[in-house]
Parts: sequence; structure tokens; C-alpha cells
Amino acid sequence: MLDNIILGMLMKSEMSGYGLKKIIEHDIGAFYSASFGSIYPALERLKRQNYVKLTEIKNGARVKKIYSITQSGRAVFMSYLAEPIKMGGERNEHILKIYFLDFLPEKQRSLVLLEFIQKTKMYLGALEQVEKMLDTAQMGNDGNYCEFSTLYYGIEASRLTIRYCEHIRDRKPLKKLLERGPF
Amino acid sequence: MLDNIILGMLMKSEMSGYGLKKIIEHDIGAFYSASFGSIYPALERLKRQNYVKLTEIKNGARVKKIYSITQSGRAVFMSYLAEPIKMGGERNEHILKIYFLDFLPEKQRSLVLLEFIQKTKMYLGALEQVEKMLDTAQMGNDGNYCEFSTLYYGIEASRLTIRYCEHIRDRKPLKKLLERGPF
DNA sequence: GGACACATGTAAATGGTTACATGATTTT
DNA sequence: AAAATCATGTAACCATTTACATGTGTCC
Repeated sequence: MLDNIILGMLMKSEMSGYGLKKIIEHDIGAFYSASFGSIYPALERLKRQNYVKLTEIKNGARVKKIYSITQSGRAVFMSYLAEPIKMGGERNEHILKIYFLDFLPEKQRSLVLLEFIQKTKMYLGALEQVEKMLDTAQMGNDGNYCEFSTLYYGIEASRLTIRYCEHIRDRKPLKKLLERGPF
Repeated sequence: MLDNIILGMLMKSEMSGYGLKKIIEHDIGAFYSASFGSIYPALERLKRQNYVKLTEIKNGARVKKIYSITQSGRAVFMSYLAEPIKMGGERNEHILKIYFLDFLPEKQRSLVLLEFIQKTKMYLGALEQVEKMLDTAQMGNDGNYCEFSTLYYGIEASRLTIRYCEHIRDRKPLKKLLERGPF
């Protein structure tokens, strides 16, 4: 998976390992994360397979290692992209814990839920800030519509999580979770 | 993680490794999955740590290995449950691929999206069937409200995914994704 | 008697994380 | 001159999947 993400990011622009870490964190941090300990070996692996190539830029005592994608790297990435999206590639540890929350006494349960609701609201706020900025910058109209759309998915997914957690904290009838307006 | 899930499932009822696999698949398969190759060694590990105990039930040529949770296992699980839910424990490979979908030509892109929408609709249909059954069985009213609630979360999350994918397949303005009715 | 679900396990490979080690450059 | 950030890397560890190996019980 990481290999494909690195190739995808290098499709946008050449980058260092450090730069990859940052863009992965910022752009897709809500759905994925990677550590330096996986990124650097992955770049080495991709280089050996000739999917990326390395350009060393010396300025002063420092050597910057910039990786760019090769033609065969592009081909590999494009064939990954064209594959059907496979189901079952999800892991949601939040909901997993909620599944077991019946075992916790009422007081502790609502405490855990409330704390999580607060954290999710903070996170949602940050996403909405990013959206506001990118919206005034007129992003997401042309060649980065899909990329930009994942931010909107993140916002909606966070809102769902908050609505869901508040609903079960208040122990409202579960059926009502499915009832939304006319849209 | 798997260790805690196994302990949680054994809180409900004693079970075999095979039974654990099935209940994990059925109950939390939407958020988590585990293979036999992880379950059996996990049970062995938990037994060594004295968090579960093994009862061998012989009937005929066959020996059934039933695991049950011990007092210290209960304590470990309860302290996991009472911990705050940590953010960043998510992995959504679906949305990850959509992030890169700008690189795919229009035709292939809508093909990939359509195929995924179809699969998600099938999956949603299955969840709704389960909901209908459990609803008539009057589940989720007492000691399994939270457990049952995750099914409703799964339904809502699937609906969001479908709405999101259809929205971007049709390239509707992203802002409109955030607009819902008065609820 | 064949297919399928039940049932348990192991070995190798995969795909990471965490912690450590090191040092340059920029900002305060 | 200290702190933060930029920058690269390795080794040990961890969790887990995949593939293999083996056999039993049940249903048609």
C-alpha cells in the first residue's frame, strides 16, 4: 500500500522522503499514516525496482535526496489506480471500541464518549478551516477535484461520527439514527 | 488490538478460536478483520499471560478447545475500555484511492467509481437485512445497545460513501456535499 | 462418496512501528 | 545559544496475512 501512495504522491511532484512524510500527514492523514521507518526503506525498495529515481542535490554540507517517479513507476501506479476498489480495506478502531461499550458502567461510558466527541469536534473544526482556505483559493475545480473531494468526505465522516456518538450517549432510539431530512 | 477484541468477545461468552473468527467476521467485519493465523497464536499468548483459560471438551475423536476469560483478563479488558478513544486509528483505503483518481482518464474513473458504488450498495443491502431481522427481534434495548448501534453506524457510513461517490462521479460542486436537510 | 462447514495449527513472508542515532539549517 | 524543524537512516520489534498441512462431522 505505502509503495502505491508514494508513487501517487510522486506523480504530483518530485519530493524527498521527509517531504513525503509531511504531505501524507497533511493530505491523507485522516485515512492513512506512515512513519519514517517505513518511508525510507520503501523508497530504497522502489529505487531498486526502478520505479523511482534519485537525484542528489548538494548545497553546502547538505545533500538533499529528491525522488522522482520513472516511466515504469507511472505504469505500475496507473494499473493500481485502474483496478477495482476492493472492499474490506477498512479499519475503524473508534467504532470497534464503541461496540464493546456496553460493558462499561453508564458514567464511564458517557465520559469516554464525551471525550471522543470533543476530540472529533476539534478535528472537524480543523478540517473546516482547511476547507474555507482552499475554497477561497478556488481549488477543486479542475485537475484536483477528486483530491480535494476527500477533504469534504472527511468533514462529512466526522459529522457522522459526532452525530452517532451524541445519539448513543443520549441513548436515543437507534432507528432514529437512520432518519434524515428530505435530501 | 486483536488481543483486546478477543478478550471483549470472550466477555460475552466462552468460545473456540474458530467461533471467534466467525463472530469477528459477522459482528465487526465492517471495521476489523482477523485471520486464523493471528487468532490462534493470540489465544496461545493470552493463555500464557493467564488472561484466558482453556477447557478441552472431548466428544468422540474430536477435542473442542473452548477459551474463557479469566479475572485478570477481565481487568485488562476493562482498563482498555475505560481509556480514552485515541484518534488516528483509522485506515480507509477506499477514500485513499479516490484521492488519486484525478490521474485516471474520465471514462476509467467513472467505471471505477460505479463499480465501487455497486459493491457498497450490495453491502448496504446486507446490513439493512440484518437490521430488519434484529429490529423485529427487539434487540438493542438493554444490555447490548452499543453493540447493536455499530450496525446503524455501518448503515449510515455506507450511505455516506454511496452519496459521496455518486456526487463525485457526477462531478457536482463539492460544497453541495455539505448541504443536508434541516436535521 | 463428495462437498462443505467445522476445527486447529504452523512457517514464511509482509508491512509496518518504535526507538535510536546523527547531524544541518532556520527561527526565536 | 537554545529550540524547532529539516533531514536521513537503521535495528529491533510487532502484528498480521498467506499459504500450507491436517483432519472431523454433517448434509445431500
